[in-house]
Amino acid sequence: MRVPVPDEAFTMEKPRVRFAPSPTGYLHIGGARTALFNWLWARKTGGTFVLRVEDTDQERSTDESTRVILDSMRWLGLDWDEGPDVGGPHGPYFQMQRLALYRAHADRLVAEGKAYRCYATREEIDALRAKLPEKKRDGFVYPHLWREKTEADWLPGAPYVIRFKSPLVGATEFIDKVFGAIKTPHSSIDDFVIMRSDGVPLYNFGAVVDDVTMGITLVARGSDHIINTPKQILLYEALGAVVPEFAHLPMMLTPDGKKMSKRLAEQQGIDVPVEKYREKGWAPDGLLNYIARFGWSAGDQEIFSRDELIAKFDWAHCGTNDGRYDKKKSLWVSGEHLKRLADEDFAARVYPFLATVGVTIAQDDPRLLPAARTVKTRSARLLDAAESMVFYFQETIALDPAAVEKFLTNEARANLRAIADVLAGVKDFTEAGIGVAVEAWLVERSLEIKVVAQPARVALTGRTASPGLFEVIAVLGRDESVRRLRSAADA
RNA sequence: GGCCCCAUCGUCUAACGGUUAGGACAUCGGCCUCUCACGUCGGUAAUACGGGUUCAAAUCCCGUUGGGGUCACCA
Repeated sequence: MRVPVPDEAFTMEKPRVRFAPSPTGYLHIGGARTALFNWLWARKTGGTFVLRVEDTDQERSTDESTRVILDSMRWLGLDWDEGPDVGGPHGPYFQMQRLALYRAHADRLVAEGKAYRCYATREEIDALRAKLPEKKRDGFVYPHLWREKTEADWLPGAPYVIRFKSPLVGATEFIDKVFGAIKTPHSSIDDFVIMRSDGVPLYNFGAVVDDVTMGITLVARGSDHIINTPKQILLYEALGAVVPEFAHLPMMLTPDGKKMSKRLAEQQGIDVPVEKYREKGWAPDGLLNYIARFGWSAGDQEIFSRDELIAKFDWAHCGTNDGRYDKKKSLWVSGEHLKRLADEDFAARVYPFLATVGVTIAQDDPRLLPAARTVKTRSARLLDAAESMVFYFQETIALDPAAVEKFLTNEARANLRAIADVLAGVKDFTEAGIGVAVEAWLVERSLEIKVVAQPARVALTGRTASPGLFEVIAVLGRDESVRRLRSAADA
């Protein structure tokens, strides 16, 4: 019997969570998931979602990348309460604008004997490592060259890094909100560098100083950061700060179970940059649904609106095992979201994609809504929907040669002319009215719709798969339908 | 290799010591049907292995195996 616990979301202090991408490319689908879980928690609890740009890797960081990532975040609707553009009381929100802060904290740690200057050069350390027998090189750790030195030993003017003086014995344990207790022996934590010789902090230090000064109460991120957590806890303690809560999320892997690098994933037909999903016509809520449901569940429910996600999200139902991206399921989820859209909304969303498949019509073209309606339940993504719609708007449709060969026989062509004549005389030119008239003609000729449907479909759409025949005719209109039928018959 | 983590259908997951191990995607078959979809009905399909603990183990413990993460003056 489960002991009822008060809903944590409503009994705790308002949490402050954050998403801290480094601007070295695009928004990774896995990063989007991390951002989503943080955002959901903030929105559910009335807490604060902070966006911070970790741009300390000057080699790879670009403004363009920052722009792309922010764009993707906005497209997903993951709005931030503090961060770039919106500002906030704990800014700046770009790490490269906070250098003095890291410097001050690092110097303080040195002054307190909790960190130290290390003048050993990289070459010097590499040489030491190279001297080791092959087998021991993997486990090589910094050999404490400068750990016990004092200010008197400093080399004025020479470059140095600042290393953290990690405890030699004991262990650090923390209770992860997803994984539970995780314990790491200090023997596996070396005197890691916290400040580079150029005065720029390294990830573990910059993140901790920022999380402390930004008042972050819960750090949720991918499980690849579990390994960093003990180091960071040591840093919080050295800084005299309150250690936040941690929640790690299992990894999203490729279909064959590998780390989702862009190259590897794309080989398996999986898109990694969020912008690709936008380009292919995912509804943002559909993508959010798929990645939320990945590693998290709420009973048997599969489809969630954004508001349901916010209402139902919790850490207790986050799983612990890494998962593999399932493209077919992701497409199904996407389709389910499109299916639930009102026809007008769906049509408006498809519209921009028509241009990308070469259809230029006005946004208020009267054919748009009825045409969109016919493909709504047949499309996984908006781009797919647009592709299924092109034949409606083409002056001259391209007839699939194989389809012509198979279906446009002489007998079929005669039928097409006859159907064209029937259509020319239909009074009630609606899907139902057209159906009645054509059925009557079929009865009169003792024909089955089976034998005339495919030829007519090819004539009207150019292809062998399309929405229902009478729907298509109704959308095309009398004149265009008759024209296409006769044109195909005479071709 | 060291350290950390993980292990239920092909895939995402439910299960809080007692269930005929449930759902979804995929797959297979039926229905619907002018094609493709949608919809609908049904089937196949899982507790990695070995030891404990317990009246009872997918569930707790140990080990094995397998997988992932991580070992930078990247993040």
